[in-house]
Amino acid sequence: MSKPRYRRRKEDRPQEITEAAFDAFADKGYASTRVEEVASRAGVSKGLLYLYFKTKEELFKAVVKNVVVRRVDALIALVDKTDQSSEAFIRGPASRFLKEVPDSPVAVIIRLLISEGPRHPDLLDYYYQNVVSKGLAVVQRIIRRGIERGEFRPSIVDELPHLFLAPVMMSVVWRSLFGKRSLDTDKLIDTQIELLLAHIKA
Amino acid sequence: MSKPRYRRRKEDRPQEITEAAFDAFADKGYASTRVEEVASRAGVSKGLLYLYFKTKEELFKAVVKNVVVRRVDALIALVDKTDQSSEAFIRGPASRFLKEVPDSPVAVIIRLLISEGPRHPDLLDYYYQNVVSKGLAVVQRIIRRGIERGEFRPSIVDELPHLFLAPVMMSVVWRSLFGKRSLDTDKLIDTQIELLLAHIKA
DNA sequence: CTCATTAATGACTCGTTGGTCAGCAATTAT
DNA sequence: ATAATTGCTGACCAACGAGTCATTAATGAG
Repeated sequence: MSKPRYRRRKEDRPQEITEAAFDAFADKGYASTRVEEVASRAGVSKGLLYLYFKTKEELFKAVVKNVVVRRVDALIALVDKTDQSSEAFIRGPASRFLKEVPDSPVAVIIRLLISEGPRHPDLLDYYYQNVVSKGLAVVQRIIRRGIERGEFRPSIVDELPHLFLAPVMMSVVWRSLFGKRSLDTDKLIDTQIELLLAHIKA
Repeated sequence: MSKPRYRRRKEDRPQEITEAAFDAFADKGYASTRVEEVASRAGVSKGLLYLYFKTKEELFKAVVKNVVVRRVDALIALVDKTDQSSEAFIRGPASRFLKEVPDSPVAVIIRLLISEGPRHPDLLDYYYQNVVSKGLAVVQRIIRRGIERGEFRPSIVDELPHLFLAPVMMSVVWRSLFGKRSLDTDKLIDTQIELLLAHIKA
């Protein structure tokens, strides 16, 4: 009547390992995280981990791909579903979404990409295709819709959707370096949005 | 008449090693750079390097401290010396200064700090004290001078000098990830400056 | 129950790298 | 010249961590 020392759970392992890896990478960064550490957090042996992921690098890629895709797609869905005015949408759901980023898993991924990206060009390509360009496109789309509806006037801003993301980026970096001290990231993002709206409103 | 195999140059070594380390870290990041590699780039043996720097970590700190201090002080000096109007100064020297950052050594340091900073809290403190807070203060100073002179009106912007730095930050990160593709960083920074000026002009 | 299958373990290897040190050779002093 | 000093070298070591594999035991089939 001894308890089994482990359960066979082929289906769940990859996801669990991926999540453990995310946590570990978030704490220590990619290079400084030992595979053993990931395995231990996932409650499995190192050997098993290597059954599901051929190398540490592949694990890294799996983590990145795993976390981000949902989020962007969520925002896109949001945009398509809404019937608010563009301005209301930007001030409401879009603003909330952006303000969440610095505390979300996305922030961790961004940090990981900055650190390790240059050594993983194919990963950067993937990320650019599936996250960055989609993200920029969706911002642009909101603005253009506003223009078509006569809410906004054409301006340089709709060629530079990056302007909406800059304070978010800054917040992510700031938080990762200095924690919450001396920068109210919500205020930064809000102010930038107000600035941009003031500039593009018809 | 054999050439000496090496020259004794106690004075110059630290600087040379520090510069070699900067280059190496810029290429490979901190964790992935071997001490041997740094020594080789500096044209010395690994043993010598350890004569001047007790550990790899200390070398890292020396690099960071070495590069950045000059720059910020340069900007501060610039501000104090000028007799231009605040607006002209922002559009001119300040703008040029900001646009240089993404291609400058500072960008490298920022990337290094994002990657390794969380494991070097004392370094982050140093950096915050000597670079970040000084940088923010100098931006704020320009704005306040403008207000005193009646060029600008008081606004939220002078509590958030970060707004001037956000597009710079974004450019640094973007460049380090995606190179020059699909983002004109000069334009991004210029546009943000115009936006801010339009908002604060009296 | 018994056997075949395979998920899972954990001890092992081996390349890598931060850090050391005994000795050497470039200077400087005498 | 010769000796004393010390900047510098390069071989070395110990730790560490990625990746392997022979073995074990949970599970499902007959």
